[in-house]
Amino acid sequence: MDTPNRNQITTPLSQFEDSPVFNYINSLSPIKTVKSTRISHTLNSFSFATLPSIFTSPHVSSLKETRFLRRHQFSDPSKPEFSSDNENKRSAIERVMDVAHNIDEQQYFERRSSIDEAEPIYECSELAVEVSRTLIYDCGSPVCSATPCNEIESKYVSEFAGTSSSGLPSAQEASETGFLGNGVQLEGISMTENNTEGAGRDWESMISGAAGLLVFDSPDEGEAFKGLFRKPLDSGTRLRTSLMSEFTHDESTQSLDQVGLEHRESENPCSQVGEEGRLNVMEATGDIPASSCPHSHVPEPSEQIDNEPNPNLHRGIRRRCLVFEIGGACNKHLGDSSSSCSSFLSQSDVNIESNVKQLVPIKTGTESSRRILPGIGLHLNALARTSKNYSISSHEVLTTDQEYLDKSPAVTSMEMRIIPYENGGQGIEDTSQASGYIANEEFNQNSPKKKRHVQRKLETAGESEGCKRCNCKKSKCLKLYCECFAAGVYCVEPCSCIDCFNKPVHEDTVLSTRKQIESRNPLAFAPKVIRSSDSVPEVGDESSKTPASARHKRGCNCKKSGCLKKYCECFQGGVGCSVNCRCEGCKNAFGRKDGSALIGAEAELEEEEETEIYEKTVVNKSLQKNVIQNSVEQNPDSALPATPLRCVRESVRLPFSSKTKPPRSSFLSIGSSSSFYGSQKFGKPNFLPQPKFEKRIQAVPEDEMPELLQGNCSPISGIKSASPNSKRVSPPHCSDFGVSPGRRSSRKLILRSIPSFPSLNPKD
DNA sequence: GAGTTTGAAACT
DNA sequence: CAGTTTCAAACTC
Repeated sequence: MDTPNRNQITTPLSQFEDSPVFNYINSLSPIKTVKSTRISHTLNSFSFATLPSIFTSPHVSSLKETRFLRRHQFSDPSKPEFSSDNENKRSAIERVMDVAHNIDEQQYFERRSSIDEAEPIYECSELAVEVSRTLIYDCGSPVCSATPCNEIESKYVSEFAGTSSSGLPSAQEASETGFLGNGVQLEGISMTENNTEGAGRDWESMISGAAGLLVFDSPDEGEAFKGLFRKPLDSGTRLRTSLMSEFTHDESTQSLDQVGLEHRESENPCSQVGEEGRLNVMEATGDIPASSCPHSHVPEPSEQIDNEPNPNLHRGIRRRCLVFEIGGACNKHLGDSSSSCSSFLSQSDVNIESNVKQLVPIKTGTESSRRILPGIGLHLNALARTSKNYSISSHEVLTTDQEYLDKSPAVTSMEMRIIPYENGGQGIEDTSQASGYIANEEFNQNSPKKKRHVQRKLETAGESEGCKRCNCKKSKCLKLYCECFAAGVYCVEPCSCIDCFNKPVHEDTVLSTRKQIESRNPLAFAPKVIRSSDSVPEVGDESSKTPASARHKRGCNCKKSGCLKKYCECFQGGVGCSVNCRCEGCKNAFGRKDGSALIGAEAELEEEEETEIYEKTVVNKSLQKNVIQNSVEQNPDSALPATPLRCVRESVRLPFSSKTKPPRSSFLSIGSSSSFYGSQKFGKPNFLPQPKFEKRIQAVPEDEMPELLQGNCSPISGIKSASPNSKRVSPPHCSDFGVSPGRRSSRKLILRSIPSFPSLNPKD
């Protein structure tokens, strides 16, 4: 099972450090142990390095990260001691890691496999979580991660508190390790602290210090990281991916199996719950990584095994999803009673048992989502997922026990939809999350009323934010008619579709169909609204008014709606009509195709008129109360709406009525969308319809890029920029984008992103 | 909630 | 590529 190295690593670090052998090793190892500092660097570099990968393909990155995460978690179980001597452990770990550097990746992998056997369960889920978290936290957006996370953590922690000692070694380890960067670590830490002190504080501090967050607990981890990172950096995404896939595959399978066993073994449901909770927290936080699969834990194992063409990629996601759901459920349950949690846990553990349903769908969903949507689709998925996650999370919370069980499948799907990165996203998401959490808390506390209330919140926030729901009857949700499919996400329970094939179970079908459509139109799944870099005027700049700043990729063809209703994609996307539009009688409030931008008094007059019309039509419905002006503000970041990591800033809610499905665009608004609108001051921000999230993705202007990177989000921000969305934005073939002169800049952006653009092939 | 309108997507 | 059909969202009642 354990390789010699492994064993060493496993041994308590504290002892290790002191041991002469350890010292000797240190002296021998070419790499000098640098403690915390070095580690932090590693992490940073890691994150940065990962960024590109992320851009390339979300999957890959996630996988890598996942792997990473797993690693440290693994170490945990074997080392209860760590908790006591965190610092010592770290140092020891670091040392070990240094030593580990020497080890080849292959070795690492081998170990990994062996370790995996020994290691239990959490890896996948945790990894996924970590990844997502990492992204989120990295983002640095305090907002997103901090608050929600804290709350969530606290909840989870509280839940865990009782069980954590036995059940969640990994979590403890993580906490001990001090893996701030990763969601897992954070969770673990928070949890741990909570148990003892109060998780929230550390969490915050950690977040603030995000840079140094990543610390590997176990030597193995370090190795793992090294291996992972090295390869990616050196070889490139592909290599990573392949490696990842391999690893994940093997490991995942093992881990899954183990997980199931462990869960069963562990009588403490809580322990699982704790982990799940973590995941949930992450998701809720907005980390979510993508895939948050609802039931990640239990189902995954079986699912992965079954599905598995690419277990790796989805693994993390799946688990997340699973975890998330579970966690959510657990949370509720916990709130209600410990027993409930246990039930959840049992479910998750057993996956197989009652959850089989969930598992299957989830698993597929997760994987499929990733696989299927590796390219553009993924971005959408991510976005959708994110939003969905939130919504889902809220759902879960709301749903609570019974509902949860019933919904579990749905939840799963939803989670699957959601992508972790999105969290990063922004205000909206955050909001949703926050709401979700709140809801959860309320829930936990109790009354059905609260639940309802929460649900409403969730619906409002979650749906509006991101969840898509379709109502397809004949397309089987395998055509672009289907919003879910078009968005690159699986259909979820809330969908009212009939004969839906857009589910994880039909992953192959979905992928093949997707490829088919993409072969026909490479940009089919790309955002429909493109924002040209030049257009990115500063906020307040009048140029922003010019509709040209953001345009619909292909333009609309409206004849009767006057481009004043959501029938019009341009209007729906919150952009003005452009030359590309073939609309008749265009009155698009965001900009008419002819002059597009209304200028001067005339423009004002027209705007007023339009505004009135708009208000009559849309505004009334949507409840002007949610004015979105703020949302409109464009931040360069907004340009990256799609980027998952992006910190959620201001969640802006578009005026759309709550009834109306929340356009996925909500995400956009979250992240980047704001930039859109903001740049274009249509003077009627209130009107702005929520653009469909996906549609909004734009190329990020070069200028903006720096900000992104710098942005609150430090490394993460960068990642965000790499977000799937951006990828989507950059289609392999930019021909479409090049249409208007104004788009040059966008084109540049696209080109940039292109490299990262994930290949359609999921396995890539 | 059912029915209508609308325009994108798909098909020919 | 244009015209037609299909489809599901958006909208209305």
